[in-house]
Amino acid sequence: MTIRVIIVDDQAMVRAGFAALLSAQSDIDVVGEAPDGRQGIEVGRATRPDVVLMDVRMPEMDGLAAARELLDPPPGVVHRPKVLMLTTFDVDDYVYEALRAGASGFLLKDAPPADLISAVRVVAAGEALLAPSVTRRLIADFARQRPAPRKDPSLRLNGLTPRETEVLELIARGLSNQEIAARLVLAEQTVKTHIGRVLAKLDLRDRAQAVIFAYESGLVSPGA
Amino acid sequence: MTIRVIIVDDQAMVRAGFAALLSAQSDIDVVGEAPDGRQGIEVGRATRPDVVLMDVRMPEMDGLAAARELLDPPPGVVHRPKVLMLTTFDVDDYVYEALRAGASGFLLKDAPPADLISAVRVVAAGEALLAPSVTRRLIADFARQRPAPRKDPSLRLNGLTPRETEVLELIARGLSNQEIAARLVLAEQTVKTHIGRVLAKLDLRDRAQAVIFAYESGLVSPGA
DNA sequence: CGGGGTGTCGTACCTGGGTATGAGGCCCGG
DNA sequence: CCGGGCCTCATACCCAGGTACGACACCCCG
Repeated sequence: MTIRVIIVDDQAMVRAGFAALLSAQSDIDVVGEAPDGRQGIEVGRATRPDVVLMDVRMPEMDGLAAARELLDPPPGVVHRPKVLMLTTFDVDDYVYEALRAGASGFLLKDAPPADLISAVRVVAAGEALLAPSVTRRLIADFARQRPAPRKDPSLRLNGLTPRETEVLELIARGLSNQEIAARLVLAEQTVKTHIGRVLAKLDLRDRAQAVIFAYESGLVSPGA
Repeated sequence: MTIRVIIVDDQAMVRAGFAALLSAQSDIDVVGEAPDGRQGIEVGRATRPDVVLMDVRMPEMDGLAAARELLDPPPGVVHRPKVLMLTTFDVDDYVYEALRAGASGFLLKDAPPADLISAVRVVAAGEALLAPSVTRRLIADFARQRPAPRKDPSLRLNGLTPRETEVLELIARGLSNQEIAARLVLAEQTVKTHIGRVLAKLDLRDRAQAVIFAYESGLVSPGA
């Protein structure tokens, strides 16, 4: 199975270069090109590539918007290519936007040609790949935001019994004591007892603070 | 400047293989080896390498603990090598632990030899590099946790007046009505009025649900 | 100028939620 | 078999928080 690729970049020379480079590979076919995001989407819909090489900065419609459109297509469109973002300059803030949108990778154009080729293969295989500098930033970001599942709360979470944890989670879902009791088939007073212990153990004042704790400790997460 | 590397792995053959591979590079010197984490730390302190290749699973002291020790040394030890984690099997949960601890990379041992070599160079340069499957997971994780500031609630948030939003945020920080009143220099009753309106507008029952809304809408975020 | 939105506060009421104390049953490990 | 942790529930008390109704002062816009 050859890998079907399209190249979206506003510079014709860049497109030609990449196309030549990739076409030379026996397992890669360049099946289309486009000079801006809008046309990139059209070509993407028409040729149904496995991988889209997408420049970030482009006239008409930037790579980010185009990537979003391809990765989260309107109803009726079933094709969902992998998107590999490319940028000339060092990592701009678009990186995070692109990754959020579901891009499979992010490379600098000054990377060795071999990297681009292997990146296409990696992405086509469903894996992901980033430029080293991007990787570093992502890791740093990752480590910064979760310096060990909150040493503070999370460790203290271990002090909770299973039942208490269960109750805490329901609190964090917005249930009243009555509803929790019903859900767990308990007397309301029992729920109160559990909550009392949770608040005491975690040094919290009320259920509102308990909700905060649940989110901060990762017991529950936004969007879950 | 040659890159000084040590190899920590419990399998002698693996060490020998990597050493041979890396030593063949003119810009890389293998200056030490160790069969377990404990000795790895000793060798690391003694030889002061630029990069430590560290197997994850090892007897005596696993790679994770050893990496942590090297990356966050006790007072008095100034040397801080880069750590590149290696694992035989597919990505275990240790990945996140390693990245949190400050590792610069994570590779599978079945990666092409060229990858290992370039990885060492990348890491030595202060950048980072991950196995594609790890990258994919990290990106997925990243995208999952910040799927672009919530559209739904966020829109409803627009129905709130500035003051109401302000009060909501303080609720989400765990403050009591009294504390909010003090903070905003208001009568407690005024705070209650605002809260009442917030709850009505957002169709919430109590401040606990308000906290949930604040997190889900992105008004406040974990770790912020 | 008149009205609507916002912000402020008062009085009054009621209940859900948190606290205190005690107690019975279950199960595990020493 | 006994002690301790966990889960369960009851009775009783108190108050922060939420609701209802009304009021006054701005400010801006039609």
